[in-house]
Order: sequence, then C-alpha cells, then structure tokens
Amino acid sequence: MSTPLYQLKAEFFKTLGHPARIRVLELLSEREHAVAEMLPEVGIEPAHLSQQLAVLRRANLVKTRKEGSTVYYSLISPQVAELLRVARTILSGVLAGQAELLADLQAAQRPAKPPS
Amino acid sequence: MSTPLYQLKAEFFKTLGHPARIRVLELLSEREHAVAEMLPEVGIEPAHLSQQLAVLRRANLVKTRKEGSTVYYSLISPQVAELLRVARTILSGVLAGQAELLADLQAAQRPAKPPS
DNA sequence: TCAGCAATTGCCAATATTAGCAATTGCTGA
DNA sequence: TCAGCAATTGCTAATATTGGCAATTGCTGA
Repeated sequence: MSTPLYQLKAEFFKTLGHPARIRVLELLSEREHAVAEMLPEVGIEPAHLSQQLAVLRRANLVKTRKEGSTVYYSLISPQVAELLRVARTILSGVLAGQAELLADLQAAQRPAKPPS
Repeated sequence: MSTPLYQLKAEFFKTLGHPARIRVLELLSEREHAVAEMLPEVGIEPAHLSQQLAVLRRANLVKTRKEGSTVYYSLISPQVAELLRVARTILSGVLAGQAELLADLQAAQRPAKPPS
C-alpha cells in the first residue's frame, strides 16, 4: 500500500468538504441531475460548478451520462446518501450541544446556576 | 438560519479531511485516549497534534477530561464511529472501481477484451 | 519553591484550495 | 456551414490550511 489508508480517508472527506459539492451530492442522492438543472440549486456560476463536479469525478464519487449536449450526473455509490444521512444526525447533535452551551451562557448573565 | 445547512455540513466534513484528525477519530472510536498515548500512533510532533485536536474540539466532535497533567480525549458522538465505518465501505468500493479500471487498462495492452 | 514533564498556544512561511474571467469543445437546429 | 447553447478547461489572484519552531501554562514530585 503506497498511501496509508487514513490518508485516503482524509482525502475522501476532503472532497466532501465544500458547500457546492455537498449540495450536489444531496441533489444526486435523490436522482440523477443534468448540470443545467443543478445550477440554480447550487447558485454558483457554471464554470465554477464544472470545477467542483470535476473534483467529484476525480474522486470517483459520481459518473456522467451524455445525452446530446447535456450531461447527466449520478452517484456511483448509493451509500453516499447514507453517509450524508449519518452526517446530518451527528451534526444535529453537535448543533444541539451548541444551543445548550448558548443557553448556559445566557443563563450565566443572570444569577448563575452552575452546570449540572 | 444565518449559515445554510449545507455550509455547516461542508465544514463538518472539512474537519474530517486531515490524516491526523482521521487517525485520532479512529483511535477514539475504540476508547478514550490520552494525548501522549496517541502521539506514537499518529506520528506527528506534539505541538502539531495539539493543533489538530484543537480543530476537533472547536468542531465539537471530541471532549476532554483532565487527570493530573494528562488530558484524555473521547468522542462526543459515538455516531462518528459509524460514519467512519460507512466511509470505509464507500472507499473500498471506490478503490475496487479503480482496481477494475487499472485491470482494464492493463488488459487493453493485450488483444483487447471489451468491458462486460 | 523549583525542576521537569504534558499539553497547549502564537507566530510565520510553505502549500493547497477556491473563485473569477476568458477561451475552448462539442452538439444542434436554422 | 455557422450561430448558439451546454459544459468544460486554463490561468490567476485571493484566501485558507498546514506544519515547524519557540514560548507558555499547569501540574507533580523532590
């Protein structure tokens, strides 16, 4: 193994680490989409979307199908949808934790009640 | 919502996008670890590990427990372990796909046998 | 009290990522 | 054939991440 496994994992997550790419993967979790179809959803200029799609292609996460001059993208592995689902669960936990913290901070401005 | 959800998700994945941080999360998926204990596993200098741990702390993915002068880290959400598991599955699919591609490329040098 | 270790922080240069703009490719319909 | 649209590529400046080194904090045992 030339590259250690955790290096590959890190690169994998790095390719997910961009708002436009996440947005695209979410759209593709539902069904395949043409580039033009994704454009308004992602809200970035065409050239930039192409670049981000290229990143996903290079990472082997999506595949393309050409029909005339429009290109349809879809997920290679449907498990990506599951990954996003798990991530959402974790994230809502994290955000809930932060909300709690926020509440504590706000409470601390009044006659302090110590954390449980 | 000041920051759109997919922005938060991207940031979440971005914090996973570093070999040392992945390594740490894998270790913590098993059980809590002291910093000194992780050092040889991760194989980077102490100051750098601290920095990466700080990234994980800021992202609310890990928590610390102090005992004397040693600091123990653990996962806040055990679901992170599941996330890493799903990621591994996807990754092995991706790598298998690449291996196939490689095999095809090699086969293409001999009297070509078309893809199934 | 202070020497010594664990862990962290701050600062900075090297490196990688992102996003904007112009130019190009490939297909389609007039 | 060529005008026009979909998508992509190349180049570049702005921005963010990284990793190395020195200095600091906090605890413990002599």
